[in-house]
Amino acid sequence: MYTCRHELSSIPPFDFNLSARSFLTGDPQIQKYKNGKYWQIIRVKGSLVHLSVRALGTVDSPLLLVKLQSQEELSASDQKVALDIVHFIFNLQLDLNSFYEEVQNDKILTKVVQHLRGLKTISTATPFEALVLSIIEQQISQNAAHRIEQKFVKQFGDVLQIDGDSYYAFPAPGKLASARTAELREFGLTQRKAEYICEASRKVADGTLDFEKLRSYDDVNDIINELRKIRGIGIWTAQMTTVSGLQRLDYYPGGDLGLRRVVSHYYCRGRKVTNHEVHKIAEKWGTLKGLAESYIMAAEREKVPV
DNA sequence: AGCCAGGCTCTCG
DNA sequence: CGAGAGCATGGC
Repeated sequence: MYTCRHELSSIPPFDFNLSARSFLTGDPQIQKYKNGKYWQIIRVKGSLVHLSVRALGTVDSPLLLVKLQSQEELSASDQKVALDIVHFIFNLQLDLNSFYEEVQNDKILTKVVQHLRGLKTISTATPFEALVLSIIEQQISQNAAHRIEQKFVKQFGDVLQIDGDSYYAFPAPGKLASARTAELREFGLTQRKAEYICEASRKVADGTLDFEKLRSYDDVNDIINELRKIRGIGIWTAQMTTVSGLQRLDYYPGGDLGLRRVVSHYYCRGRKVTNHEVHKIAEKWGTLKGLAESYIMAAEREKVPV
């Protein structure tokens, strides 16, 4: 077992604990934030690495302590790859200040960002992971989805033993591409969702769906439209994948029941709103509407008063 | 108990 | 075409 430690800085402001808190319900063998520490398994050039992160600095002078543990010693370039993944997961290069300035003509969002100053979006380590999770999360409640995801990752993901404990990495595309839909259904997926996941995994495994290509697109709508060509991926799933897998925060929110509920709470005193109304309201959210969406959603979770 | 939950496709009319 | 059934699970 090899261990190494690094320090990483972030563009301020960044509140690590506030940002990582969304993983409260995580499975400790897969991905978890607890008592100021976040951990998960990542893949670095085919080998599994246990990653744990905690905050050392302050919101205005953020510093992360990153610990990497693996079976084989990591070369300097492997360590660099691992740190790049940490950088990506926590969106360390995101400059929130320009976002905060942009939302100033929306009174409600202005109040929300004051409460949640330093909140950054947390991403999956890979876009593939975001895609598969979004499919699983379609329509059902978060709790139901998390239960299915946990059983799913433990069945298909690779395992790494650390100090006698087992940890699971998210399954590789090839693994899911060769799985039978019947195997996926055992974990509570519908027949349809099992098919979507197998088919999409095959496209990723054989290169038909190339996330690196999508990453290079200037217009986020091109990414979303490309994803929507895949069976099982509608507007919601494409947006979820884009925001949490590719960290594109500049799309126009729409089609999300959860967002409608929270917007109705914060903007309309609980009166139900349509997607069209959400669109009208989101016009004042500046260019990073996906980020604004995650702030509004987090406001409910963090109980920011109306 | 039964209905809904951060959808999507397919099938009818 | 547009509306609506069907899906699987957990929580209330």
